[in-house]
Amino acid sequence: MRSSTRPTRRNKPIVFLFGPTASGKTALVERLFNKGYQIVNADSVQVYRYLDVGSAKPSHDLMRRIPHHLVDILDPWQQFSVGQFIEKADEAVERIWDDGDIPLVTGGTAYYFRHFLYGLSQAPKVDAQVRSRVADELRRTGAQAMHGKLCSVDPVSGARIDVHDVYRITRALEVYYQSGRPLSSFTLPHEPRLGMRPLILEIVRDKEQLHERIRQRIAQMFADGLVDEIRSLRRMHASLEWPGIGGIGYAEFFHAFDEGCLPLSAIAAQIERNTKAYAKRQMTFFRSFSDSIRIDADDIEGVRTVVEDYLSTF
RNA sequence: GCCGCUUUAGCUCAGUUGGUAGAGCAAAGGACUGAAAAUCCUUGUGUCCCUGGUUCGAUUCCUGGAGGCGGCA
Repeated sequence: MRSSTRPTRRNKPIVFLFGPTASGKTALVERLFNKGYQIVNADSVQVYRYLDVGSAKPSHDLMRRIPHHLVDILDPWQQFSVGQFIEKADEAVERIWDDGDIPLVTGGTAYYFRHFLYGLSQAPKVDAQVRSRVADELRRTGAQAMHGKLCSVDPVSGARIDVHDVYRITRALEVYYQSGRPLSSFTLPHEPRLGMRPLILEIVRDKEQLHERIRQRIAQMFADGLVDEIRSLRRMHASLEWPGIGGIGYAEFFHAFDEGCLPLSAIAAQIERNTKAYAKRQMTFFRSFSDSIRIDADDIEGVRTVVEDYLSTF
């Protein structure tokens, strides 16, 4: 087994850098982590090829100067998941240590951080057959009935998951059909995997400032050719069915096409709203990380000091 | 200038056969067990444009006025 031969991570430095969209992670990377570090991308959209402008992917220039892992590894119609993220991030991290560098895990997907650090539950992977069976059942009987069913086979999950949360009801039932066990019987680990001892940095910014940066970023995306990117995606027959197209900055366009096109200004306004709401969710999620160090986005020296202190413990 | 429509939550609009009002979006907070830029939960006092009248009581009916939109001139 691979995991048994893998060395413990207790004595290897690894830095997590989290911040909501547009908080300035990339700028920090350029300023502070440009030598001796390699980036492990923890952003669920930047893993996709062709989604460059709308996902605010790092520039080619930056990626040439600092090695990036888990960027452009999938086509936008391919499904990705936390499980795959952990697997690939583990490989990348090992390679980076082998190079004698320090891995810097950074991106906006808090869910990936959480599970990369603590690991997944033992719940099984669900195969395509089971998934389509559950999808069919949902279509036939509706969310209410599915929730009722969940309550009878897995009362704990049934109580925890709201009737309207189709996404989670589906997953919980899939696990039940796949394994014959309730999802809630698989417990979630709460200790860092493999004795990992990361430095977890969360960069913070006050809301006004963040919102202003979001506005600027979206204007910049349009200036950088977001519309052209959408056009070429349409030429590839992209649609909302593609996992990558669910991302903010893409989905809005494809919804607009379905509704017979909205003016660009309306689409831009939607992107702005959705981005702000997303940033808020990111911050809420990340607040639940107990051992993170929160530090002001502009406090470069503060970050430098924290990192040096951390590295000196190895 | 005349005629019609319109003015209700930050925005778009419901509604009250007269008993001071509610949706969506936004906003604020929260959740998060292999799709997570996803998915979901909680939170709604606002001179119901102003004025006068009718009425026990008007945002709702009537008078007058103001703003907006459309048509005719």
